Amino acid sequence: MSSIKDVAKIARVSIATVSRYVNSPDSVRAPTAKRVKEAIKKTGYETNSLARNFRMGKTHQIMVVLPSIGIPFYGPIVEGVRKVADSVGYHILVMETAFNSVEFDDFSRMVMSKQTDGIILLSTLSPFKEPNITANKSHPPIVLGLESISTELSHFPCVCIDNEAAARDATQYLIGLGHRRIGFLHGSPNTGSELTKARAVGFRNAMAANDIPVNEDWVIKAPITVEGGRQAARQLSNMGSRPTAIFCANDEMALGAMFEIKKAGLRVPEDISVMGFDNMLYGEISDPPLSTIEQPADKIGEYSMRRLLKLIAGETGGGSMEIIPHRLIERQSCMKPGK
Amino acid sequence: MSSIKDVAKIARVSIATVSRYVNSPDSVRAPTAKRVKEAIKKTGYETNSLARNFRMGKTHQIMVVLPSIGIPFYGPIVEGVRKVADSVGYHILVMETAFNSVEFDDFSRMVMSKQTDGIILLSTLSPFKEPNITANKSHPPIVLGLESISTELSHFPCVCIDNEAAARDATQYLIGLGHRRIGFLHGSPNTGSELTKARAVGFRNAMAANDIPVNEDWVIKAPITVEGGRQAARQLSNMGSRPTAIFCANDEMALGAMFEIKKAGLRVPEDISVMGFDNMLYGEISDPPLSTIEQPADKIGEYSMRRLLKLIAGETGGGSMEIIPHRLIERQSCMKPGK
DNA sequence: TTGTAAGCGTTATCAA
DNA sequence: TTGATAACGCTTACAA
Repeated sequence: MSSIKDVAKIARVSIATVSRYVNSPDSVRAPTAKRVKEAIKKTGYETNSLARNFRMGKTHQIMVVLPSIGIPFYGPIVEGVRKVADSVGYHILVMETAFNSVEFDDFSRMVMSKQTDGIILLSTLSPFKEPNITANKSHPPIVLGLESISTELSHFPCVCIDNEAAARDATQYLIGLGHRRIGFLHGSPNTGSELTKARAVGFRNAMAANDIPVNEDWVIKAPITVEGGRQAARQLSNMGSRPTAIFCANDEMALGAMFEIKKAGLRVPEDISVMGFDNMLYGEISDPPLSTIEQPADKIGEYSMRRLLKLIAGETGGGSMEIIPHRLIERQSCMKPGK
Repeated sequence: MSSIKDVAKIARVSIATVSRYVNSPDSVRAPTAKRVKEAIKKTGYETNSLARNFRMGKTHQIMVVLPSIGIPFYGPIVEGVRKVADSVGYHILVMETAFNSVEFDDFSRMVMSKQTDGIILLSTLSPFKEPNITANKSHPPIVLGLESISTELSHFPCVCIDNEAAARDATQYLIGLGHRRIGFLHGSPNTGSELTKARAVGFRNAMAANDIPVNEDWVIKAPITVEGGRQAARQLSNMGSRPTAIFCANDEMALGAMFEIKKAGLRVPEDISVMGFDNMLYGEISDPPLSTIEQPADKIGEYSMRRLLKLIAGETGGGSMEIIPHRLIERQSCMKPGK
């Protein structure tokens, strides 16, 4: 493995000149440049980015934290992050929390020990150990994508839709269809309760605004996964008194729920309307296609990354929140109640 | 940001001792250790991994290359990789090819420039520029997960199922059900033709073994995505003469195809049986649930990472192939042909 | 425009 | 068991 020294020797210049040629070719005279260029080619020299990173104190890597790779909804978000990252020479380090309550400190340490220049958090860490952050005084550059998570963390910049309003819209849509018996499939405490808390608030607010009491039997906590949706729907199907519509904290739950509802011999939407949240790929081709709330995932990724770059560049500007507009997508999983 | 020097000063030891304490606490005497420990606490010292990586010549990072984050099938694979990686202190850098034909050199360079210690390739890069690899003589540590891609690359270790045999099994299953008119949804040239070439071979071999001619009208090339499956199925639905069963190069295509088949007013499996490949999450809850070939994704991830670690550790052992057993999963998307 | 040389924070070698 | 010190490969004042 040849280093800058080898190139310098062959090109009969100093290592400084090689470095200059590599980083700003225009700052060396043409004939010198030519010699260096040839020497680089000859040696097959490749900048040692370990040394470079060390010297510069930066990795040009950012970390994206998400529950798990392979969740369709995160695809477009990361795509958005990547688009921006690519354009400025940043690489993406993906960390999965695997739905576990990973300590915030573990991630924070990665930045503190210089392994990444910043973090985009697309996943709730619970419990989110706030004390340690303020204790450290200076937090790492960090942006919250998707959710503002908890009010104590409002000093982190955040790029997300207005989850509460979106959930209200979804619920209002069901109410507008004529539903009064509406259930809510909720994130369970350890896997997204924070993440979907705002959505629960929106649900309850919409119900209250229409003077409809919430039947707590129909508010079911389960993991915000396909499996969670299936569990919840099985419970629901077995009840003597069932809702005519359910609003799910996310599309995965909704898809899982639809499957179990149909399996129990009930029809969607004739017997139970199902409303999702997120608009992920598989909701569009489910049977029936899933009505849902669209989060513009790519934009969220893009804006999050831009925001992070500013933080890395040293810009302050605490808990500013960037609200991205959402949209209700009407497909065929919801209809008027009754037959 | 305090460095090893600050700690040394406060603990009244040399920086060497601090380093020793950090890396093997047992090699320093208890009283010294105590002083160092306290000094570390006091200063909030955190090893600068940039410096450490530089000195050691390793990043303790490996790169996983895949088409795109958010493809459900890759979730469990990466999960498997991560499990092993975590256990040895490695981090995962995820690179997306975004279904594009990214140059192999770009990835290779990342290893060459020391940004990652090795690569797990879960995605075809086409065209895969073989010449440059052999030219470099020493390739980076690299393991092919999922597919052996092309024969010229057989010198890379590979962890995968026997795709050809699996595709034969799937086709034989349809034939066993009584089908003779069988179509095949194929990866298109730029998005997985290599990846699924072995599956195509398996399909044709099974047909030939049963003396069933392949109707080339029913062999459709499209991207191995939901959208690709939809395109192909639309073509198929419009044909005067249709197959009674289709075998799809992967589950995503199958799901997309089922959607369009049903949309065209045909029934699955009564009018057309649909067979998938991969066994990803959403096939289990589709309507009807998708019959498919299971690849043990987590194992593939795990074994790939283990293999890579050995390569990084300097073990040679060229193009050895590790075959993981596959399994046919019978659900409800396939039945006897005719009515 | 180019060269000299300092220094980034570690780990590792060698003495003490 | 500990300390002094070289070395890793690069960037960047500063000097020439």
